[in-house]
Amino acid sequence: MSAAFSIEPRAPATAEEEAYRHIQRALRVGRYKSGERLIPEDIAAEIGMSRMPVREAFRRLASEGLVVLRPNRGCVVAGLTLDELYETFEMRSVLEGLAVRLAMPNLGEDEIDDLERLLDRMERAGQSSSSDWVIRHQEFHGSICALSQRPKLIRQISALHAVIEPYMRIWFDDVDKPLSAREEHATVISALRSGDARHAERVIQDHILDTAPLLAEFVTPNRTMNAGR
Amino acid sequence: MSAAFSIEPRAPATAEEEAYRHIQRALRVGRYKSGERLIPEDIAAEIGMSRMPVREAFRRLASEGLVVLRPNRGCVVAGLTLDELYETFEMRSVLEGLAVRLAMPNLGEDEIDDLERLLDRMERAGQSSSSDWVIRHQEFHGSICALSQRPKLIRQISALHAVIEPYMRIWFDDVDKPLSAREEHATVISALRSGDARHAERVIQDHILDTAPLLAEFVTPNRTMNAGR
DNA sequence: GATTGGATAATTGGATACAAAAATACTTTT
DNA sequence: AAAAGTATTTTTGTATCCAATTATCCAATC
Repeated sequence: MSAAFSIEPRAPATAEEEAYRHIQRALRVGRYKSGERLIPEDIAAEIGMSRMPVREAFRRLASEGLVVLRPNRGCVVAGLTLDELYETFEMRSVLEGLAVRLAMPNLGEDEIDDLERLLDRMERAGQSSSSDWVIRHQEFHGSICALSQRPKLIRQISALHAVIEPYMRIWFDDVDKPLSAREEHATVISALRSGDARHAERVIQDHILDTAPLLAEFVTPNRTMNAGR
Repeated sequence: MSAAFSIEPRAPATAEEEAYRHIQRALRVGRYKSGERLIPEDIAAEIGMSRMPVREAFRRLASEGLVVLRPNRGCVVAGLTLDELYETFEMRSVLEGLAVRLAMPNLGEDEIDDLERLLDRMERAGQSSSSDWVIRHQEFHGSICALSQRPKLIRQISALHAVIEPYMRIWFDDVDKPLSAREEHATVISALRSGDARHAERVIQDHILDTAPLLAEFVTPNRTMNAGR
């Protein structure tokens, strides 16, 4: 079973890498909340290293839009405005649309069966913990993207997922809706089964764009705290 | 006249920022060539600072795919394989397509006139230096994207342009073709004038995908030196 | 009572110093 | 003479230190 585009499994070779994963994971899980200030010394102490590798990790995270870095003002967890939330979903829609279109030639019966298994896992996970559901949901989308065999595209989509994941978690925590989610994603699978690449592209685009408004209420109304680097 | 998505004009507030711009510019201009090793101490000495801010700049550049950073092995200028070149253009096509579609409502007669002026400037620049043409070409595409008013999207497209810019330069150096280029881009403008957002989206997608094969011959055949971070 | 000014404390940015890893040159051995 | 192992040099990674910038606190003034 493919691991989709989750975090790479091999052990960190450097302290910077360790810091990067530590912070990324914390953001994923929602341990650091939007707008919160990240103090290098604290994080460094947490992992058992000095500030320097943590600082370097900040740069990478800032490039990916997960934190905001202002000169002499430190590092804060990036929050999305409403506009930015929609923008992120617009980008996801075309990029994942592309991924689906390119994945089509590599999509056989076996792959579709795998996706259906993932869908089941997603639903089961949704009954217990919202965290698990979000992870499985990522895995589902990631598995489709992985079939495109486009490393840069996959990486980019993964970065967008990382940005919206905290909001997905809050949304799912609010009320559980594994049933409607299942139907939504089942639609995607049957589009894949049709064999029509352009049609499947449109379907996943619509699926993604439909998701955005659901999360809208969990976002700072607008222009409160911008993330533009 | 809008400055498109060129480098932000304000002075660098930190040494890291200065190093980042210095290296980015050098890569743009082709002063550091693909596969070349970037020695932190040399660059630091060039700008007059220590290795540390340069290292941090490396992280950001690596996130954007401009350099490759391997643990204990230093920093080398990223080169695209043929697959990666096509992949980059595929991503550009959908992202710029999205930008054009979203720009449509903000596109009046004045904006189209501006674009036509940019097209003239591009052609004139093409007669003198290939460097200037590439810059103007960026400006043209950037101006369209800017009208979408989507900061993250614009930034992302800009990053993709930065990756392919060196190849554009080499290609244009090889033989001058400002004439065919003019026709290509004029087609885009008339699509914008049609007012049909989806049609304009398709036209720019096609325009971008048509460009990729032209640059193909200036790229390391394949799998020689990968850039996946 | 609110606001401005200044002193002090906390935090960030950058340079230097040190340790660890990799690359290189040099033997030594077969 | 080729290959392998070893020592030396170079380079990278991290920690510590110092300077510069920003935030906080308190008093003075309006």
